[in-house]
Amino acid sequence: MSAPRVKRSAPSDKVAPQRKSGVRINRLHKWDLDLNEAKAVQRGLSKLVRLDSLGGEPRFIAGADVAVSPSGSLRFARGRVSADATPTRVFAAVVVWDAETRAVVETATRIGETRFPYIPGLLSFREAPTLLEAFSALSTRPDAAIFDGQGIAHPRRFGLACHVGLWLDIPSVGCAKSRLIGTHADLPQDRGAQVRLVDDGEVIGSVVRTRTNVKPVFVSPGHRIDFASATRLVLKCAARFRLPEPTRLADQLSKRAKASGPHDV
DNA sequence: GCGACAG
DNA sequence: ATCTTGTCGC
Repeated sequence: MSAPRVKRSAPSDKVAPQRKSGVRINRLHKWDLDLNEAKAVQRGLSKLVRLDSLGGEPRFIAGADVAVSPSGSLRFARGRVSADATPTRVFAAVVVWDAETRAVVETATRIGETRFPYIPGLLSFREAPTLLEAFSALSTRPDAAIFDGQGIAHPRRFGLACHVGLWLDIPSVGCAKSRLIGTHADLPQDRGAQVRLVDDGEVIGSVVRTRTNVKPVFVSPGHRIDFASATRLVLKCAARFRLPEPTRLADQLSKRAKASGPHDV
């Protein structure tokens, strides 16, 4: 009857597209799209974003950031994006940080290239591909990830943090250094102060002061996390500097990768 | 038509 | 984002 339980080899902790919390991405859309196709993809995938409350405190936090080589000129032609003639180098870095010991657990960098220009609102189509490759290089699966960009605080409620978070089906948070959309009230100068970021009558994130007398950051849920948890996580990781430790370290790593070796692609 | 506009 | 030196402030 009960056949000896074949001890299922622990599924590699490799970070790869998952299918949890009922979210499923049956077909991975391509990244080489034109302006309207990209927006359509965002509108469609935004419906899969879930602002669940994560169970328990995340311990291993991944920080992700990208450094790019100077991009050429972008141009549009009949609604299509005619990217630079010469692809832009993309140096993606991911740093897994242990919130308990406050130490780096693992890092991964990946060099790629893109012809998709930077267009406000379509950042993920330029950075996500290489970023996903970096995540795939990790041997451990982070409990959550913080991105250097917006989550749902986006025109179509689908910023970089949502895109990558949904793709990897991992709790994700968007922590941008500046505003993309939305309005908010002034906030106190004290660390920890926060006000809601609103767009079209709905709350899309929060403006958070991580350091006294320092410009605030824009926090918004990416996927599988609620507003309160997102803000809490950012404040927890950003106790010393303006940016959360994971993304701050990823920022340094990506820039080092760019400076030390624009080698293989 | 004129601004605004993550990185 | 990237190009860049020194400099004012906590």
